[in-house]
Amino acid sequence: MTTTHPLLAKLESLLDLTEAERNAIGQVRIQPAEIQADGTISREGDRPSRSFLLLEGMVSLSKMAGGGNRQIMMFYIAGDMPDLHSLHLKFLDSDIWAVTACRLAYMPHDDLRRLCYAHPRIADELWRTTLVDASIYRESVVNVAQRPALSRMAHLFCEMLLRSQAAGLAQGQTCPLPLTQADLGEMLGLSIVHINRMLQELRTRDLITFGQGRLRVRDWDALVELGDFRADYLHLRDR
Amino acid sequence: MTTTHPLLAKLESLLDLTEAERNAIGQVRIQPAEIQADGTISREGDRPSRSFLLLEGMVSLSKMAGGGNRQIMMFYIAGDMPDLHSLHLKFLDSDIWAVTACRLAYMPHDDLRRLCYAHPRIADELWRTTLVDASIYRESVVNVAQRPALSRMAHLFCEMLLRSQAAGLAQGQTCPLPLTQADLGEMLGLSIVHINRMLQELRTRDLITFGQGRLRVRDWDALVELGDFRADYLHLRDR
DNA sequence: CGCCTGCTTGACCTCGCTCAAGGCCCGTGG
DNA sequence: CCACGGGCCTTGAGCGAGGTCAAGCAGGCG
Repeated sequence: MTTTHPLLAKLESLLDLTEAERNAIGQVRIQPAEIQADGTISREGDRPSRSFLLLEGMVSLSKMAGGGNRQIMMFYIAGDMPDLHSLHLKFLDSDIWAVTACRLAYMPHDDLRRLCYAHPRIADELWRTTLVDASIYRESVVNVAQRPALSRMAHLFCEMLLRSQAAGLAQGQTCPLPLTQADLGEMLGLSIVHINRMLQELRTRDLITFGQGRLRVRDWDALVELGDFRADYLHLRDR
Repeated sequence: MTTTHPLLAKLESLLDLTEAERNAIGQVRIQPAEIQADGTISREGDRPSRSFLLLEGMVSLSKMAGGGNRQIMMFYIAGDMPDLHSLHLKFLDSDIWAVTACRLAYMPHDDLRRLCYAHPRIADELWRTTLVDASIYRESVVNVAQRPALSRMAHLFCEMLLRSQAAGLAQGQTCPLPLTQADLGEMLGLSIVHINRMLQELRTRDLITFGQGRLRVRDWDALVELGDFRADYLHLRDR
């Protein structure tokens, strides 16, 4: 890895930065951290004074529902900032934990705020990433409320592949997806048993292979069709 | 009604504004609009150049799913800015329409951006409202994915009452809720038939009355319990 | 070797859906 | 004035997607 400031690397991929902006980003202090698989990063009710950029690994954002069931709202991948919203919300309303071993780069809220105040284009870009997250949540509501299990799963796989590709983490139609069937169940609101059967269905239809921490999409068009997937909500082509 | 600038009224309720901030807000141009009940405000794919503050009425944000079913993601009430996210997302990923007759105050994106650049505290506050929306979407995922129909409905009613109270639209435990059973079904991902039966159940348990465009909560504690409702995700007490 | 985590399979059950019909209220036209 | 139509709400009957329970299997690790 290079020694580049991680936030600089991220923003540079989104924006043409001026020299002044680059310098200001360089001023943001970085506190590196490593978390092992299954480790807690923060909890509902926490009042963080910093946010982190995920450098490596997979992180998930979830809540406990009444019955003791966990609902996962999002899987975050390298390059994402899963708790950026804590910059303006005083406490967290969700749990954040490491699905796999992770490397994080924490950045103090004070520094981020200073950066935003001095460089509105950067503020807008960070704001925008939280808006894309919101859009993904909206689509999740549709996914879980409207689509049958098989379609729901297909939709998730489409999304994860596309986001991985956009983040430069995929190789062709293959991307890291280090999830257990239980994880998928908690994301999709389905029982493990049913996840298992739906996965088999996707496999026998020859749409995907999934296992050993990887997803390979064998028939993208069919998966898109089955998952009722339209990528616009990811706002990848916006700029 | 006074002749106060509507955005000023909104922000003043959230922030102690300086004179300079007040003046800057006053510079934001307002284009009033009236929409009749059931009217379309904007559509998925639109590229708005302005956002609006809802002055009166109820607006909903929804998407069409594959099967031709509509999924409503949020009901917005007076004081909300349902398409504020279009300030930074080039096109809309959802439909926005008027549930009831509405009065809107449109504000050009250019003006809003200028305001945000000059007054970062206001930018933060607007950013924050979009983050609260995102938090509500997250809770919606939990609601739809995890809770049984009756509980889901109870949760929605808790949320609508609390948000109405916070917006000053409620009288005691009563608030406007001008929804048909079909609307509720599209919000909760349930069939009309089932909505009807669940409503009856809530009524016979004496938890609520609902009809003529109003919701009255007769037993708040029981409704909260049934709906597995914890209000923290609304971030009302944050400040 | 034995345990634990994750995957798989079968049997049964239930929540919520669909289909179908009927009732109520209100606005419109004859 | 009444007839008709269209929203919206209500009720009953049957069905199916997905849940629960229970058991067994495979592989990695102490």
